[in-house]
Amino acid sequence: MKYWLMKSEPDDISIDDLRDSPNHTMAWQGIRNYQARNFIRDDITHGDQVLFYHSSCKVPGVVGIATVVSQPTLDESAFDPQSRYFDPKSEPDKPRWWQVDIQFTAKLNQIVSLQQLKSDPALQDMVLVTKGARLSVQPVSADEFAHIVMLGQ
DNA sequence: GCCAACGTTGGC
DNA sequence: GCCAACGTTGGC
Repeated sequence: MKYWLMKSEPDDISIDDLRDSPNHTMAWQGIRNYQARNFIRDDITHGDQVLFYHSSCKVPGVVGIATVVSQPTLDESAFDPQSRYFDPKSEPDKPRWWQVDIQFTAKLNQIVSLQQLKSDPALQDMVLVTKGARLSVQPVSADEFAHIVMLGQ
């Protein structure tokens, strides 16, 4: 099993939105970054665990846990001119973008803020706290995952 | 809202 | 294939 961190702007899609979705499940669409796409297409599998991260908000940080509940599939929103995620360069016979379904697992009792993540010696190797850190889908180690869940209790 | 850091595009 | 211009991300 692998572990991931996925970012979302809570004004757009929050952990509560995920929890309140049918079957507590959402198609994670709209990834439009190649590195993140590669993780989704090539590495994520059904059953992987996800740290749900709120970005671009008052207190950015990890707020919950989700589970990957599908294999990677084509992101059809890229083909839909009505969609906000429409990408005219992704054509059905030459698809560019991929998605998975994720299901709400739990909210952390308390947010593990970016500030906390940055200052924790156990988490200095996290992708999130290194370099640009702009990846919206990024790998997390089993130790990092367990540590963050512990901090959120 | 600012802006640094990063990614993408497209002319050459 | 280089790189300048532009767009986006996301913390602050």
